[in-house]
Amino acid sequence: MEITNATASFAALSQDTRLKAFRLLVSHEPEGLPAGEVARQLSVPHNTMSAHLAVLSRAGWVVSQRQSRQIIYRASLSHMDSVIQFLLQDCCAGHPELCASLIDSLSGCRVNESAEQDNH
Amino acid sequence: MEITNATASFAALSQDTRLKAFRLLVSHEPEGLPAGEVARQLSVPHNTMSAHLAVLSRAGWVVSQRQSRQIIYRASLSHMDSVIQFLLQDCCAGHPELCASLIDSLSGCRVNESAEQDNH
DNA sequence: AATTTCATCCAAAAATCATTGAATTATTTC
DNA sequence: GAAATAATTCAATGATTTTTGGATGAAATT
Repeated sequence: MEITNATASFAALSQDTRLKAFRLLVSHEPEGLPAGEVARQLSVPHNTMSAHLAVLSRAGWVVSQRQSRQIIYRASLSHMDSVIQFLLQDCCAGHPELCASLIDSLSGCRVNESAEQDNH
Repeated sequence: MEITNATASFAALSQDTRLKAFRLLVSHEPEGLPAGEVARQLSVPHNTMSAHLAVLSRAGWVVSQRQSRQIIYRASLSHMDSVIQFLLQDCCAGHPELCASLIDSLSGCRVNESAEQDNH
């Protein structure tokens, strides 16, 4: 990821409604949500939400796909990966020892046996 | 980390000069750099840089400490950790299996034996 | 083909942010 | 204590972003 994409990515999440929308979409992975549903759940007018989703999309945080009359938005976890990599890269490159504890703390979320149990 | 701090954090890195300044400071951990030196290295007027450093500081990305006439700025790696945790948390909470590959790819930077060798 | 539904695009007003000359504060040196 | 150095604060201007009413587009239904 280049610095221009990075600033655009951070700009996209620097607005309350957009950050909430992205998080909502992350929590609805991998099915996604139609634009109108995102607007409804966040109590934002359709056209306002549409503009925000366009910003998120241009930055790469979300992808969309028309499904009949609706446009389904999904969070792009691979973009999230790229942005985090970008943040870590200088740290890793110069001083991996400084980065180690940081990366260790991220490993807290791991797929473990109990994660298989769903309440259905 | 709360959502208000998160938007402020992303806003802080959403500007070219500030993102460059932060990265410069990361690459100068743990010694840090005086404000004027950051301005000089990025070819930005002192007062402009000062305003940007204030934004980074308010958001938590950097910390400062006066040292005689200079004010030394340092990147806050723990803040970086918090922000990354914030991004990952929804992903981890709901669908750890989706997060797994993402976290694996982040583990690329690890302290290994060859990292000990410095060229001095 | 007219109507309904879901969504985006357009354009203009309001709000926020970036930049920088000049003034100010803090510290050291002579 | 005056001069020099490092940095911040102030204030004003210019630029960008956010918001939303209304128009338009795309697909389904009748």
